[in-house]
Amino acid sequence: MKLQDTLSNSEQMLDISKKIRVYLCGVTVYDESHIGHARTIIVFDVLRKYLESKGTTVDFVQNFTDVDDKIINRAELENTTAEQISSRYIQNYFTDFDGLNVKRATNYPKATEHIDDIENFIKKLIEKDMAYVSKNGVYFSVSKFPHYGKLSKKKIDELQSGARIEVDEAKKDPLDFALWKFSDVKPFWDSPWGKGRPGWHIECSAMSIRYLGENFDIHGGGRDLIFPHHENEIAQSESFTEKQFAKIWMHVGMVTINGEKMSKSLGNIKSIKYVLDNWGSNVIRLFCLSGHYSKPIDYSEELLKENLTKWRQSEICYYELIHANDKNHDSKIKLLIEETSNEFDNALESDFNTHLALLAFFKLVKEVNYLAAEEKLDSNDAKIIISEFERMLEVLGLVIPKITLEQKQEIDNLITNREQLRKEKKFQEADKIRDKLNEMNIELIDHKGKTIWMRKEKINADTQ
RNA sequence: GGUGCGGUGGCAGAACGGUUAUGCGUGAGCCUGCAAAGCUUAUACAAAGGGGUUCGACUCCCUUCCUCACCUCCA
Repeated sequence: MKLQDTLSNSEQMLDISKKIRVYLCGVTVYDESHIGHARTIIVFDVLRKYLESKGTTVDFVQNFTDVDDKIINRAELENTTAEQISSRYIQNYFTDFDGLNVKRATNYPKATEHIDDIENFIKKLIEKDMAYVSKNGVYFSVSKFPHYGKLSKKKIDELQSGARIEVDEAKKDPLDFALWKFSDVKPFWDSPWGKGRPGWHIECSAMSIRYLGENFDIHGGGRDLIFPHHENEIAQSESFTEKQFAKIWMHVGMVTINGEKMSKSLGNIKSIKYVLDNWGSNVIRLFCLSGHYSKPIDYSEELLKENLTKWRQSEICYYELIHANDKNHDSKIKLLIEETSNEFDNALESDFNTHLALLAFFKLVKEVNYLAAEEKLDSNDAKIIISEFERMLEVLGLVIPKITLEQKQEIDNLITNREQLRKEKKFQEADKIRDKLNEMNIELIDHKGKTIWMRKEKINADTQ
C-alpha cells in the first residue's frame, strides 16, 4: 500500500502483510465534537477497517487530551472540576462516534493517566540537555534539535522573525515549547521540578512510544496539527530515542464551510449530533469519504444531499440482491465483481483514495440496479454479489439495518394482501397497506411483475 | 511576508502528451392504477490568465493572478 507521507513529501510503501501500528491524535475533551473531527477519525477508521479486511492486525491508539487550559477554563466557568468536564466529553465522544459506526480503538490513553511516563520522558530530555527548567516550567530547547522544522518545512530563523510568536521571558528562545507547566491550580501533579501539569505535545510522544514502540508505522491527525504539534512531537521523541519516530505521517484535510475552515473560534461548526440527527451515519461517512483525504472538503447541504441519493441507491441495490429470483445467469457477473473489487482495492492502496473506491462501489450498485430493472438478476449470481457488496460496506463502515424474521413474515403477508387488492382494483385499500408499511419504515418498490420491499430509515433531511 | 496544498463543465471529482472519465443535477422517455424508486437516453465549445516546448498540451516548462490552510489553540 502506498501512502503520501508529509515528512518526506513523497509516497511511501507500507507493507501491510505485517502488523501495522497507528497513532491518531484525538480530541481535547472540553466540548462537543464536530464534523471536522469526524472526518479525520472516519478516514482512519476506514483505513483500519480496510487493513483488517485484508487480514492485517492493526494496533490503533488514539489519545484523549484531558489536561488542558481549555478544559480548566471550562471547569471554572461551570464551577466544576476539570475531571468532570473531561469525563463528560469523553462520554459525549463515544456517543457521537459510536453513532458514526467508528470502531473503538485498541486503546484510548489519557494524558492524566500517564503522568509518570511523561515525567520520565522529561527527565531524560533534561539529562540529555535537550530541555531546561525555568521560572514557569520545563521547556524543550528547539535550537538543540538540528532537524526542527523538517515536517512542516519551516525554517527556524523565519519562525523566529514571525511577529506573532508571543515572547515569554522565561524561555531562552521564543520557539521553545513547554514540556511541563508550573501551576498550583487543579489539576496539578508533583514533579521533580515543581507542581504543575504537562504541556500539550509531550503526552502524544510519551503515550505513542509507550503503546506502539519507538518507531511505529503511521502517525496521523488533522492537517492543522502539522505545526507546531507534530513538529514538536518529532523533536522531543527523536531527541528521546535517537531514532526515527513515526515512519509515515498522514494528515487529513480540513472540513470547510463556505470555503472557510470549520472551527470553534470562527463559530461555524456543525456538531456531530446535529449532522447525525439530520443525515444519519451512512450519509455522513459517504460525505467524509467523498474527496481525497488530504484535501479540504466543503460542507454543504448540496453535497450531503448528493450522498443521500447515492446511499438510497445503494440500499435499493442491496434489497434487489436479496430479493433476486430470476433465473438468468449472466456470465458477465464474475467479471463485474472482479473489476469493481479490484478497482476498490487499488484505489485504497494508492494513497487511500476513498473517492475512487466509492466510485467502484457505486459502479457495482448501478450495475445491479440495471440488472434488476431488466429482470436479469439471477438469484445465485446475487449471492455472489452480496458477499462482495457487504465486504465493501464493512470497509466503508456503512450499515444497512437488518430486520427480524417475524418482521419479514409480516411484511411479506402485507405485500401479498396488497397484491390481491390491486388485482381486484381496490386501490384505496391497497394504498392503505402501503401507508402502513411506510409507517414501519418499509418502502415498496413496484417492478413490472413483482413488488419488493426495502427498509428505509427516515432521516430529517427527507422531510426538508 | 514566509511555507504548503490547490485552481478541470451548474456542483463533486479522475485519468492522460494526441481519441476528453464518472457521479450528482438538468431535459426527454420507459415502467406504473397512482405514487415512489428504478431503468434508458440526451446534456455540457470544462481546463484561472499570459507566454513557451511540441506535429500536437488539461497534461511538461516559465510567468502572472486567485482560493484555502499553516506560521498562536485547533481534527
